[in-house]
Amino acid sequence: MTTVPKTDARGCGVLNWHGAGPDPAPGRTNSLGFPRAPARTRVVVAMSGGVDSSVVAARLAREGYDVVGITLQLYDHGAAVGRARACCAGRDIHDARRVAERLGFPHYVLDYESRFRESVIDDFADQYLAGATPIPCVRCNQRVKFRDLLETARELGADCLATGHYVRRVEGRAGPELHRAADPVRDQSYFLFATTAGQLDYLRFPLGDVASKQETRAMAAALDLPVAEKPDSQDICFVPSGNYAAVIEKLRPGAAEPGEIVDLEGRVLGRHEGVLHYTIGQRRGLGLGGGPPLHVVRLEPEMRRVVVGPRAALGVRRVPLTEVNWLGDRPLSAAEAEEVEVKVRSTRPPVPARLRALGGAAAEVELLAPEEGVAPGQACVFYAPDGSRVLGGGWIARA
RNA sequence: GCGCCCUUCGUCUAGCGGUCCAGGACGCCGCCCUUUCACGGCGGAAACACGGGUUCGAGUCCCGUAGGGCGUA
Repeated sequence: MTTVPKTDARGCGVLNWHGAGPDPAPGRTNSLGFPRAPARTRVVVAMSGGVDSSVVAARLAREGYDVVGITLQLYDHGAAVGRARACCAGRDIHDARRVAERLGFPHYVLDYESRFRESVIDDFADQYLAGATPIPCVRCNQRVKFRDLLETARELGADCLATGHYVRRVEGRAGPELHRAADPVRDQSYFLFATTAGQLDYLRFPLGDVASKQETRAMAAALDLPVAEKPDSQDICFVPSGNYAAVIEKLRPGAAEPGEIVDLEGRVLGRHEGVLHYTIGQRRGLGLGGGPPLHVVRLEPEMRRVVVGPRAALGVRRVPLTEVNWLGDRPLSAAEAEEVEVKVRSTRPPVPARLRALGGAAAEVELLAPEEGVAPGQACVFYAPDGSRVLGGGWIARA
C-alpha cells in the first residue's frame, strides 16, 4: 500500500474525498456505487495519457480504490505515415505511466493494434470509399474500449471500468441511465450513443459531473500530475497531420479516384480528387467560385461524382438509421413514434424529432424542422425531450 | 474583310476624371471552434489586357495593338 502525501486542498473537492476507510454504512455505497470500501473495489481505468483519464485514475487512487491503469497501444504513427517507427508513438503511453507511478498504482500497456485496425481503421477507410463519413471515435468506444477492453477488465477481476469521458451514468428506476455531462460544452454523449445497457452497467464516468474542463485541469494541477498542462487532443488519433485522405490512400492504394463535381441538374462544374475528400454539407475545398456558395449535397461513389447545390438544398427531414442502440426504459415501439430530440452532428444543438422503429436494428427519424448536413456514416443521437438523458442513437444510412 | 459593343483580384463583378495605394461576393490561405468529418466565426493574400495620348490629375476620356456579339459584301 502506497502512502500518499497530504496535499493542500485548494478548493478542489477531490482532495476532500474519504480515503480507504471502512465499508460504507449499511445501505450506502462508495463513490463508484459499490457497497464496500474503495480498497476492496477494483477498478480498471482506461488511460489515454491525456489530462482527463489521468485525473480519473489519480482521483480514484487517492480515494483508496484498487486502481489498475490500462493504456491501449492502438496504432503506430510511423506506420500510418508510411515511415519507419516514429520515436514519439509512445508519448501518450509514457505520460500515462508517469501518472500511475506518481500515484503508485499498477499500469499496463496492452497491444491492441490489430483489433484497432480491424474494428476501427478498416471501417474508416471502407466507409469513406463508399461515400459515407465515418466517426472512428464512436467505433473505437463501441468496439474497442467498451468491448475488448471491458472484457479484459472483467478478466482482471475488476468491478468496473472507468474512463475520462464527459458523460454521466445515473442510477435510474430501471437501471443505469446515460445522461449528458454536467458541462454542456464538454458533453461527449454524441460519441457514446452506441454504449449498450450491458456496457453501461459496468462503466463509470467520474468526470461527468465536473463543471468544466478548467476544473479538471485544476484537479490535475492539485494532484501534481505531469499532464496537467497537456493540450487537448484533436483530430483523429491515428491521423497524425490531420490529412485523413492521405492515410486512406496508404491503406487502400489507388482507391481514391478523381471525378466530376456536378450541380443538381447534372451540369459539370469542376473536378475533384476523390469522393473521400468530401462530406455532405461541406463548402470549403470545392474550388468553385463566381456564384453563391455551394455545398456538397450528395456523394455518388459509384459514379465518382460529388453533387453540389445551394445551402437551401441541404435540408433533410427523414433520416434512415441502422444499428440503432436504444437506451429507453421501455422497448422502442414500431407502432407509435417516440418523441425525442436528436443531434445529427456532434456540435449541433438537439432538435425535436419523431423516432420510429422499422424492425431489426433499423429505424427512421422524422425531423420536425429540416436539418442540414445529414451524412451517411454520422450518428443520429437521441435525447429525452426534457432533461439530460441520452436515449441511444443510430448510424445514418444512405437515404 | 467595313460599322457598333466588351477586356478590372483565381472566378463573377462594383466603379460612370480626383472620395480607388480600387469595393463586394464566391474561391483560396491562416486562425478560432471541435476527441469524427464538417458547418460556423474571425482574419489575410490577391486585379484596373498592353502601349501611346488628353488633363494639375485616368480604372474612369481619346487613339492604336492582342480575345467575344449583330449587320454588309
